[in-house]
Amino acid sequence: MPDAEDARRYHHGDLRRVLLEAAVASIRESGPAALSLRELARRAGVSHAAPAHHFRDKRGLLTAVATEGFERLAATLRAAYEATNSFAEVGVAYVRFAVEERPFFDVMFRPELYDPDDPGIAAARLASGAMLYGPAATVSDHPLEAGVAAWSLMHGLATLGLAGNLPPALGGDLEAVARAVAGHLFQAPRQGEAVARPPNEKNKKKR
Amino acid sequence: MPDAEDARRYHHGDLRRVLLEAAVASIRESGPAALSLRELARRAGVSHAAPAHHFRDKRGLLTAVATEGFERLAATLRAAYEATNSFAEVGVAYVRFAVEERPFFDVMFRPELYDPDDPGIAAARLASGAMLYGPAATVSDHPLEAGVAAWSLMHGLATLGLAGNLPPALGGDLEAVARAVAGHLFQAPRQGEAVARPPNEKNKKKR
DNA sequence: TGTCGATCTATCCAGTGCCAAGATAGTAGG
DNA sequence: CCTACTATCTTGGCACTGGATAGATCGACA
Repeated sequence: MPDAEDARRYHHGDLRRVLLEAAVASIRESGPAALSLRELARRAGVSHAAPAHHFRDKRGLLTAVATEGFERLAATLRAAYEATNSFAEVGVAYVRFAVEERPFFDVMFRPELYDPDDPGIAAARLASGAMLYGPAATVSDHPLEAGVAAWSLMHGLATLGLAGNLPPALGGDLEAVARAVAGHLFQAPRQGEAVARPPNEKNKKKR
Repeated sequence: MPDAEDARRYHHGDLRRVLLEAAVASIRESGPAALSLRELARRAGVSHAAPAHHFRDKRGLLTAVATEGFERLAATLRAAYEATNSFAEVGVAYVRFAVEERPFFDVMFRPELYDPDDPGIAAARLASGAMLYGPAATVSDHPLEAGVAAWSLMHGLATLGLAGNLPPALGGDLEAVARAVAGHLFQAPRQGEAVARPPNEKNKKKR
């Protein structure tokens, strides 16, 4: 009995997969707003109406992208927590995900781009949520609030950084900044040294 | 002073202002992606090519929106700091701005929508930045890092909240959540015993 | 009064998403 | 084998968009 995915290859091969990958590539290059179904079809060498058969419409395509994104994020966070057992490192992994898997990240948190009520998305989303709020219980007796705080911090850092809104003095390594900034949560940094700084940071402000 | 009936005159009078306000209204209703120059022109009762004369193109219009947004944000933050002298309250004001002036907020931090190198924007942006990093010096001896941390926290909270990504258990009052969450940065502010929680928060002792 | 620049209009073009109808290719059943 | 059947894909069309160009109109000023 043929695999469910394999059943998809009739004429083209695996159009659905190809389109998805092309979509991610296009988003990586020019963002979700510039995505064009017809352009994707051209890249894949099919007619402009072919994609509509696999994804109902543009929303459908982006819904698929977001779903895969949430699945990948959940896996990434889980792996980070299991490897380090550190709540802070989960946050760092979140930022790294945003940078490396930017096309997914750019779609996932803009529900107006896709269908947030899609059943597939709800599940994937929940899995991510669990990895965000679960470890929070280890650092605070208000896990919900602590989770939201940590999530907000890392999410804000990632979005500001990706959009180029952070001061250049921080250096380009978002992950390092994330690690430094994470130290400010739930405990005041020991004044003095304590917090890691970008290595080439030269301008000590002396304040 | 021009009468409302005069909107049909050949020379509209203050088309630029009218278009800007219509744009903000449209973004408030359906987001920046759905904004249509032609729709704006229709609302203003002019031809679809008229807007191009005041704003070069769509980017130009959104650049103007972002500029006004940064100016408003700077004023808001400054007012908050002067009124309370509290770094945390600046953060709360940031979140309130995001909620109340959402159309601006939705454009300001998406540089791909406008022209980030516009000279007008650079100035307005700088003014906002000063209000973000200045007060940070009062709570940490690493003002840049502290500023980024606080900014990230509040920005993340605002974007997650606006996009509907926060757990419903927090209640709908983003400003209250902001105040609660701010307590997790740099130690809780001295005035608070414990962290302020949304007033109707019922689930005490959940675990 | 006549000129001139700023403002607005009338057309046109390329591109988009989506829809409907038809063509094609694999699969299953007689 | 050959005929339905269905998923896949193509063709063509519609309404809309942003942008460019050329012309019309207005207001101000010499």
